Amino acid sequence: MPRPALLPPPPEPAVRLDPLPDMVGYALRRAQVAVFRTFSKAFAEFDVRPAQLGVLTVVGNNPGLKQSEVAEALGIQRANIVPLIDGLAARGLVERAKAAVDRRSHALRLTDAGRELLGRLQRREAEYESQLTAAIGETGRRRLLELLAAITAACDEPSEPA
Amino acid sequence: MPRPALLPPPPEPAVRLDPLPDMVGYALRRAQVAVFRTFSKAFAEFDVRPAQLGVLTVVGNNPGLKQSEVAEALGIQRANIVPLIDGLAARGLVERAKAAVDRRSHALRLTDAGRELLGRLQRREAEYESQLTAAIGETGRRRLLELLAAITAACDEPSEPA
DNA sequence: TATTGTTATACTCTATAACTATA
DNA sequence: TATAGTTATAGAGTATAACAATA
Repeated sequence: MPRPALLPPPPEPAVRLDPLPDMVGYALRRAQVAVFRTFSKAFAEFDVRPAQLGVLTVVGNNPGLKQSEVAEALGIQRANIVPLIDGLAARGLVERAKAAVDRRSHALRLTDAGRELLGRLQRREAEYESQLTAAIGETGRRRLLELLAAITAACDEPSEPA
Repeated sequence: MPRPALLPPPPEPAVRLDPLPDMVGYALRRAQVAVFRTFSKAFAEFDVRPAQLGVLTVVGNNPGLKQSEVAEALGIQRANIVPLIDGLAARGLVERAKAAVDRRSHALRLTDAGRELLGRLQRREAEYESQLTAAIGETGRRRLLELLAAITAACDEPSEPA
């Protein structure tokens, strides 16, 4: 302990991060990691990850959708949604309907168990959002959603400006 | 083409995503994926990923810092920063100083090449941010950074409210 | 020819445990 | 005993290529 006692709390040289905290990409990454961690805690009892909640939500809203349509709606590669749906199907939450007009595709539906779980997830989700609202206010939360949507749309444009 | 001509653009049944677009976690993920993709394009000529820019920035700002200090400042596990610095050192951008007071640790510094590259990266970075500003305005960008920082701080608190 | 689901593969990021050498 | 760097490993997300069945 090279510092004499009685001094105020250690000043901590403080690592200089500039200009990282002023970069949208950096701030987004830090926020996403933090939110995903708390999200995982909030949904730990359900053993459901964010991507799985996304699939359950879209299938619940749009029964009969094809896998590739669900993937596109969520911005996931159609190759990557296969193990995701495998997991949900193995847990009896989602069904790949056998018959279909186009026999290449799978019409997806929630099972009764899937619908029941989705209901509980959405209630928990509402609680989780209100916890975030406690941090930035409902006005701040709405504004954040707007700004994120605008950034996403700008980057996803065919001739993306960024 | 089962649809007669002359009709307005195809209505597209439109997949219902609600309430996903109103969830901060979902909006964050979509925004981060979109921003990282355009970021990668903007920095493609430098072959530098976001995490690498973070390390170069922190080492440039704080020469002599230990690996574990850089990792903590960036929110990276100290085990995961090893290959990151390996890569930067192999390219001659960062040096692990041989000698030190504590011979367990590595004092990190940028090489001349690293400093030169970091300068170019930061100029490109400023351009990139101004492209994002074109999408949401400078006021929107500042507000977005504030909101993201508030969310991050709230989630990272020991007794995180979310 | 094109599309759907699928498999295989690769790379990045994140996380944990355990080792080593120093302290 | 504690810490810094390291190694190994595992899991999730993302991405591309290619194949079989079907259209």
